[in-house]
Amino acid sequence: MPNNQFKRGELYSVINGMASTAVARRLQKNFRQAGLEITIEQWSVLYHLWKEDCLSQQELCNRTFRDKPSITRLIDNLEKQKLVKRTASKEDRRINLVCLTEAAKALQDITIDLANQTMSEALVGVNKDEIETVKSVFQKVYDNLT
Amino acid sequence: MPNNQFKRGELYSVINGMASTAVARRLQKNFRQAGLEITIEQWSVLYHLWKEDCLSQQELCNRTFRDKPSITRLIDNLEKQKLVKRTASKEDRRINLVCLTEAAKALQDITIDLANQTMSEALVGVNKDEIETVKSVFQKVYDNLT
DNA sequence: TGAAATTAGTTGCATAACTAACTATATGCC
DNA sequence: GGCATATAGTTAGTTATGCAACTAATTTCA
Repeated sequence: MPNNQFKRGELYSVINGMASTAVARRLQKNFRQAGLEITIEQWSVLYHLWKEDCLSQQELCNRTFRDKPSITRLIDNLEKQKLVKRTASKEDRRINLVCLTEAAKALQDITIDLANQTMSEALVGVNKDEIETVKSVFQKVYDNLT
Repeated sequence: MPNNQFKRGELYSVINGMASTAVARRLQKNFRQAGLEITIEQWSVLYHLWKEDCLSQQELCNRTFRDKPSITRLIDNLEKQKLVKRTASKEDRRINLVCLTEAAKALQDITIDLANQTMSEALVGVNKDEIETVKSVFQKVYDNLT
């Protein structure tokens, strides 16, 4: 097997493994230490709703890169915690609009601050150009595979 | 909130989300299409055993960036499929050495080929320098957080 | 108009993740 | 030697993921 091919295989564990896991774990830990009872997956849904409220579940699938059953269950759990509410769309009765509650709106600033702090910790020694390269590579990877 | 800080928060979804998910999903799909019944998580354990056989569970934790309960259950499932076997270490009876079976050895070439193909698809339009940057950023992120 | 195809969302089943609490063995140290 | 501490691994409980199969509403088009 040619050497440069093997190196590509190795890249799998880099792209898929340690960094994303480490960041997610740290952010989750920071939420917990701040007394916030939400998971990072739930937070990623709230994050998109803070940017634009009352999205359909399908739209949340697109924006969070999750499949429909995952979103169904994340919304189930967020609804149990009274952070979002499903409302049937009047135009298309197949659609559930997922809207934030006041309780969820109160979480926005504190959790985004924690996310910013976490990313600052994570990115010590990484410069802007490198960050741009990572983003562009990941966008290319995503586009190549979907 | 200053603009550049907010952008760092956004990076979370880039580092954690779409690319790693897309690569993992594609590799899993390629395994399935080739009639291979293993998950990518199981494969990532086998991958390290192909590099060095008969590692302790703790050593597999370190190398795969997983915690102990995760490795316990991955090994449980790999053992059910008769791909690895636990053997108590003679030097330290707390330690389980996890060793490959012949069946697992037979999977090495085909699955590493599939991983290489998948990464080649994923990395179309990405050059070597960019790959090196991603690897170095991820190593820095991991080191910063652990 | 009405049957076929598409779209939105849910449910069941298997695997995997994290935390916390647990058992068993080994090591350190007085 | 013997008790405290550390290390290796397991178990229980909750959440999340992927796939396949499902229901319900909407759109397409003959």
